[in-house]
Amino acid sequence: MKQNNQDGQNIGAKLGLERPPSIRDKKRKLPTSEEFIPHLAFDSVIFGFNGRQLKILVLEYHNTGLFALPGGFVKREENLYDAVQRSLKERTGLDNIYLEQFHTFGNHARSNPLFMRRILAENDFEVPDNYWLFDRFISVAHYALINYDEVAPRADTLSDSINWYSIHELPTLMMDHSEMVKMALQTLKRNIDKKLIGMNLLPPKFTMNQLKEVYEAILGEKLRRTTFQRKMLSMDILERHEKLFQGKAHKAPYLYSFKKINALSRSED
Amino acid sequence: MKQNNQDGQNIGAKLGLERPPSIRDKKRKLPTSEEFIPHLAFDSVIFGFNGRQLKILVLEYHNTGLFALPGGFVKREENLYDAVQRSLKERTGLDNIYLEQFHTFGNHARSNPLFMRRILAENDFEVPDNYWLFDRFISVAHYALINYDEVAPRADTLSDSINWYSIHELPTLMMDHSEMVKMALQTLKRNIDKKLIGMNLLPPKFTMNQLKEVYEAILGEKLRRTTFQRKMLSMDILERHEKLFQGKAHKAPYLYSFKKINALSRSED
DNA sequence: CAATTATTGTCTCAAATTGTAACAATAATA
DNA sequence: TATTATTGTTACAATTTGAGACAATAATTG
Repeated sequence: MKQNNQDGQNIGAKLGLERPPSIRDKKRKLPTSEEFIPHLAFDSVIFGFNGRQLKILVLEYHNTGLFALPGGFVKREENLYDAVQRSLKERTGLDNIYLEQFHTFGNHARSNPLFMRRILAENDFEVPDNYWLFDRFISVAHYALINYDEVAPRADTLSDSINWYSIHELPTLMMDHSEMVKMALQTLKRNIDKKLIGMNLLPPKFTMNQLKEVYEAILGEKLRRTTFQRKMLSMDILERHEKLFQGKAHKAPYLYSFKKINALSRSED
Repeated sequence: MKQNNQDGQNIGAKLGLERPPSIRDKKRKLPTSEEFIPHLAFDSVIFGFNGRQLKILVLEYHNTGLFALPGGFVKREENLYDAVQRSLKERTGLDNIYLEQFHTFGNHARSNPLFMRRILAENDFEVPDNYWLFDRFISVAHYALINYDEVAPRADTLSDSINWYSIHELPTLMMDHSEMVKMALQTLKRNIDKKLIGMNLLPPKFTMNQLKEVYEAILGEKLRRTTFQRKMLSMDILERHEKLFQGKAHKAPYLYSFKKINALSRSED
């Protein structure tokens, strides 16, 4: 696992720019403070489950060795929630991602213009000394749950890569992003029984064992098979479908799906 | 209970100004966008328990019939958490209030400059047409828990009054402040077993029955006396003190306090 | 094609937790 | 001194959860 222990600032994803034909093209344009609300950012902890481990998407910035969460800025007339969805679509290609805000990071000390300057410099951007991204920012942190198999993550202008990392093998993230991941996980654990989290991390049909493995990955502990099954079935949220024949020398498990709940819409705020 | 159903915008508390000698003094100065971070506000749902009901502090703005939550703005170099504490001290006189952020309201539609203009006009303020408080604001909503008996709430420049209202008899609050109260209560309910909420709403020593009444007020339902007592005692968080002789013709209850937990500090973010 | 293997779904019983009521203790009053 | 209202605790029932047993069953093996 790659590691780094330097500091910097999450830019590429926040700019909301797509990767240009040439990474060295100096004509790319930066966002302006007229388009975006100053001092306000968001960051996303995007969770996926690969069948065994809980993973999150992490960006690596070009030439800096800096790792960061995907994030972005809110347009002047855009809802916060819509801004995060827009950014998630840019990184994952997916619409209508399950999304929940969990904390707003508002310490003054979290902002440091030196990191931002370095990233822009390494990417050959030239900006005025009072460029708005050098100001203090507060960040509304969100977590998102997506189906690992459906996604082809895309890096942004300033990033060399965007990749899945196991939550137990993360590189050192810059600024307060490690704390964000920690708090996102805590929130996920607290919500696991209330919010049908499995629904968003699994394909539409899944076995009881797959569901149990999602719970185990989030809670970080083994669960008892029989107790888990009894509990899930008694909640009356699952629909049983045909069996899944895996070609294994034993009884085939049933496939389940989550029942459609009435109006699970996200109007937001 | 006074009611109103108009809209407006929370200003007085946000200005962080103290009530001047004359409410009609036209020389009061307004905050500038140089001092505060633009587009960023906070609002506080301040809970107290009067022995029977859960109550919150609500401001009424001068000459407008508008009711709002206390709120404010963050100074350029101030931590978000410190800004909220500063505002809480101005309204309650108390330091070091138990405080928790629960949601950031970021919809574009929540901001409407007309309400702000009206409140300033009714208070005889004259400001330029592009005054920064007419811009869009996002608000980081917090809830605070205080000891009802210790507080002498103080209104601000633009408010006629600040008063306790039972959560079941609230006036119509402007903007999205009713939604904030609703969400604060939901969060309080979810946290009641994890965060020792009673500690902050009661005096240092209290009877088991008082503690039970706090729980009942928050949860909105009656609890069984014996089960509640058994549960609280088994948690090993209470210290038993002398009896409280109330002069009533029956056995006197013990007084309890919460045990000191190691390092319950609030560094924040 | 019968025996074997590994896993699944369900059931049973034990253990722990919670619900409900009973009861003795007791502070003030009649 | 008896009465009243509430408290603290205990006892037992009901419910939930823990832990294991067991039959069912796909595929493989001999």
